[in-house]
Amino acid sequence: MALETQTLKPLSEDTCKSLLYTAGEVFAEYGFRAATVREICRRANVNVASINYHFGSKEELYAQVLEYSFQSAAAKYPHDDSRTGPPEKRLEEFITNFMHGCLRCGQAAWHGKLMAREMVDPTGVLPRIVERAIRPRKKVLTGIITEILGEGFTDEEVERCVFSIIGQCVFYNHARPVINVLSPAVKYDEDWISRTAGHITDFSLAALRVMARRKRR
Amino acid sequence: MALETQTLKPLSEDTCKSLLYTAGEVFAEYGFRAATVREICRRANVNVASINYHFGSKEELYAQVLEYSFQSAAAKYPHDDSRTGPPEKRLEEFITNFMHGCLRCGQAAWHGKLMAREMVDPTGVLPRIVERAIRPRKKVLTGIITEILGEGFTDEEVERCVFSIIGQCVFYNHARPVINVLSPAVKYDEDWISRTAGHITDFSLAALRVMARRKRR
Amino acid sequence: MALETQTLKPLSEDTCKSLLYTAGEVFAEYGFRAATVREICRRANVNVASINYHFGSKEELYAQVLEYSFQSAAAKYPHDDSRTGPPEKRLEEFITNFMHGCLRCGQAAWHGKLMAREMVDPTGVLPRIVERAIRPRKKVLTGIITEILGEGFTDEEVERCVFSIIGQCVFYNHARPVINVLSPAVKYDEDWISRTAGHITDFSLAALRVMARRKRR
Amino acid sequence: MALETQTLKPLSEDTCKSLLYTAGEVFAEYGFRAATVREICRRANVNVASINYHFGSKEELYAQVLEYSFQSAAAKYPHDDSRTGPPEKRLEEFITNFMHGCLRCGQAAWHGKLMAREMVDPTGVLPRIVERAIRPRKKVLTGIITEILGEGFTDEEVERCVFSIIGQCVFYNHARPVINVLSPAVKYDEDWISRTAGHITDFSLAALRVMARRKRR
DNA sequence: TATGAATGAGGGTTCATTCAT
DNA sequence: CATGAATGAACCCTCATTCAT
Repeated sequence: MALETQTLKPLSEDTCKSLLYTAGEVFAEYGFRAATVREICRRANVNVASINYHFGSKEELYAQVLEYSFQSAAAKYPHDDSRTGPPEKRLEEFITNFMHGCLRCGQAAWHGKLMAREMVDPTGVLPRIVERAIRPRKKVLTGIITEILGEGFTDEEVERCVFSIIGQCVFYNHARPVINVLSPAVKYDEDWISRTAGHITDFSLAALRVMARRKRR
Repeated sequence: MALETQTLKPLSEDTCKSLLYTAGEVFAEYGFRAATVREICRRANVNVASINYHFGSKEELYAQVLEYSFQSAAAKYPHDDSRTGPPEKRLEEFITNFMHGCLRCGQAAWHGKLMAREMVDPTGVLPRIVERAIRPRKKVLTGIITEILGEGFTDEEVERCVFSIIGQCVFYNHARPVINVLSPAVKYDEDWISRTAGHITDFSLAALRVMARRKRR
Repeated sequence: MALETQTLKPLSEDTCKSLLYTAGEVFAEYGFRAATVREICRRANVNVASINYHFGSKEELYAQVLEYSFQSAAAKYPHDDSRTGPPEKRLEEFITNFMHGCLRCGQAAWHGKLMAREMVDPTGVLPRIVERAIRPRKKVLTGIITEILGEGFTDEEVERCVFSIIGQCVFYNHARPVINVLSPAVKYDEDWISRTAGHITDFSLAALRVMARRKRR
Repeated sequence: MALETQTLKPLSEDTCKSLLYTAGEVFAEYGFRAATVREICRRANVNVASINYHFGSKEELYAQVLEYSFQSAAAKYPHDDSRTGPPEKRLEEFITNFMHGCLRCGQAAWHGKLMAREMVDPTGVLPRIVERAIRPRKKVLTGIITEILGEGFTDEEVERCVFSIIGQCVFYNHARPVINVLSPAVKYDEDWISRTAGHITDFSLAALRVMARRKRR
C-alpha cells in the first residue's frame, strides 16, 4: 500500500512534467489569461498550490511550457539544411512537415495552438522562440526557395515568397476557428493535412517557377 | 434629420462613440478577457457603469466594436461584387483593399489586431462576424478566382486557392509581432503595404494561371 | 396631435396614481428590495427619474403604497361594529369578508401580498397600519367571539381564540407559495375562497361552542 | 471516525459551522436578497471569498442554512409517525413540538424567521424544503387527524383541518411583528409557548371531535 | 415640469497566491 | 515536501439617485 501510494502520488519530477504537459493543454485550449491554475491542477491531479510551489507563479509556468513546447517540436521535426535532392522535393517535404507539426492532432496537439496564441498575443518569451525555433526554419526555407528561383532576386523579394508560403500554411492554424464556422466540413485529419500540404506545394511551386522564368528572360 | 439626432442625444452619442473607440484600442491591446471595463472607462473619462448603461454588457460592447471596426474598414476599402472588368484587375484591387483594411495604421489601427485575436481566440461573437463580414468577402473572392481559373475545378479546389490568397494576406497581420523580431526593417507603412499587396497579387495570379492552363489541357 | 400627446403623457396627478398602483403590483410581486424603480417606471410608462421626482425616494414611494393599499382595503371592506344579528352569522360574514379581502384576485390582488410581506419583514410603516387597519378589525372580531363564548373568559383566552381564527385565515395568504407546492390543485378562485371560509367558520364555531359549553358547566 | 474527521479538516469545519450559523442570523434579519455576503463574512470574521469557497454561492449557503435549520429543529423536537398511543395525545405533542420548533428562542432563534420569510418570499430553495421537511410533517399530522376524524371525510376536508391547525401555529410566527405591536405583553418564552400550544390543541380537538360526531350521525 | 444620460457605491463572484499544518 | 483552507484584490454588473437640459 505504501508503495502504491508512492506510485499514485508521483515524485516531484513527475509532478513537474505532469504539470508542464497538462498546462500546455489548458493554455492552448483557453489561452494564458482564461486558463486557471485550478483547472490545470485538477487535470493534473495535483494540489492547487503545486504550481506556485514548483514554478513560482502561473507566468513562469507558462514560460516553461512554451520552452518545453518548442524544444519538443524541434526534436520531432528537425530542420537540417544538409538534405540533398531537388529543391522542389525538399519544398514539398518542408511544407508537409510544417503543416503536420502545426496542425497535428492527438498527443501534443497544443503546440500549434500555443504558437498561434503567442504570435497574436506575445509575451516576453516570443523573441527567444523566434531565434531558437523560427529563424532557423526560415533560413532553411529561404535556401530552398533561392534554389528554385535562381539568381537575380533581392533578399526582400525572396522573403516575400517565404512569407507567402508560410502564410498559406499557418493560415489553417491561425484561422482554425473561423474555418470551422466558414466550412464545417473541413476535418483537419491526417489525410486532409496531407492533401492541403499538396495544394500549397503545387500553388507555390507554380508561382515560383513563373517568377523564375520571368526573371530569366 | 442629422441635426435632430444631434439635438436629441448629443452627449449620449459622444459617449457611445468615445467608448466604442476607446474600447477598440483596449480590446486590441489586451484582448477581450484581459481588457477590463475599468480601464476602458478610465481612458474614455466616463463612469465605470457607462458601459453597461450604453451597451448592456462588456460582451455586447465588444461585439459592437468588432461590428464598427468592420463597417469602418469596409467603408474605407469597399469590395463589392458588382464591379466589372478583368478578374485579374479585380483580384489586385481585392488584395490591396484587404491588406490596407487589415494593416492600416493611424485611426482605427486596432482593426487588424482585433481580427487576429478573434480568429485565434474566438469569443461568442465570431459566428456573427463570420456571417456579416467574412463570408460575403469570401464569396466575392471566390467569384473572382472562379473567373480566373475557368471551368473544371471543384468547390474544394477553389476554396483552397481562396485560402492560399487570404492566408498570404492575413499572415502579415497575424504574425506581425514575429515579423517585427524576424525582420525589424519591415515598417508596415502605406507604401510597404501596397508593394506587398502587389507581390501577393503577382504570386497568386501566376499560380492561378498555371492551374488554369493545366486544367485546360 | 398635441392633444393626443397630452392624453398619452398624463398629468402629474395621473402619473402619481399610476406610479402608486404600479408600484403596489411590483412591490407585491418582488418585495421592497427586489423590486427596482426601473421596473416600476417601465410598467407605468414613465421616466425612471419620476419616482424620485414625485416621491423623493423609493422608500417613500413604498410607504405611500402601503398607506394607499390599506385605505383602499378599508374602504372596500368596512368593519363597523354596528351590525346586528346573531354572532354566528356575523362571524361567518367576518371570515368571508376577511378572506376575500386578503386573497381576492384580479384588480388590487397585491394588497394581501403586501400585507404578508410587511408582517414578516416590517418597515417603519407597520405600527401605523396596525393601529389604523388591524386593531379595529381585531376589536370587531373580539366582540363577536365574546358574544359567542359568553362570560367567564379572560382577555387572554379570548385573544387566543381571535388569533386562532385569524391564523386560519391568513395562513392561506402567508403560506401561498408553500401551498402551491404542497397542493398544486388549490386554485384560489372566488368559489374556493368561499368554501374555505365556510370550513374555517364551521371549524371555529364548533370549537368556540364547545369552549362555551364547558365553561358554563 | 469522528476523530479522523476532526483531524482531517478542523479549521474548515469550524469555518463552515461558523458561516452557517452567522448566515442564519443575517438571513433571518435581512432576508436572502438584502443580506450580503460581506456582512455575513464580517460577522463571522472570515474572508469575503470564504462563502464561495466553502459553499459555492450565496444561494447554496442559504439552502444549507435552511437545511441545517430544519435538521436542528427536527432533532430537538422530533415528530415521527411510529409513535403509538391515542391520537389526541399525539396531536398535542405534534402541536407543542411544532410551536417550540418555530418559535424557540436562544440558540437558532432564527429558524422561525427564516421559515416565515421563505414562505412569504420564496426562493428557489422552497421546493426542496417542502419535499424534505414540510411534506413529511404534513403527512404525520394528516395521519393523526384522520384517526381522530374517523371515516367518511374526503382528502380535501382533512387537508382543510390540517391547514386550520398549522395556520393557528404559524400565525404566531408569521405575524410576530404585528403581535408585538398589538399585544406587547406577549413574551414568546417557553412557558407562553407551552400554554399557547395547549390552547391550539384544545381549540382544534374540540372542532375535530364535533366534526367527527356530526359525520357519524 | 419632466427627462434620460450619467453617476458611484455596493452587489456576488473569481482567482492567483499564501501559509499553517 | 506537500497540502488545502484561507486570503484580498479585482472582476463585471446592478441600482437608486442625481443633474444638466
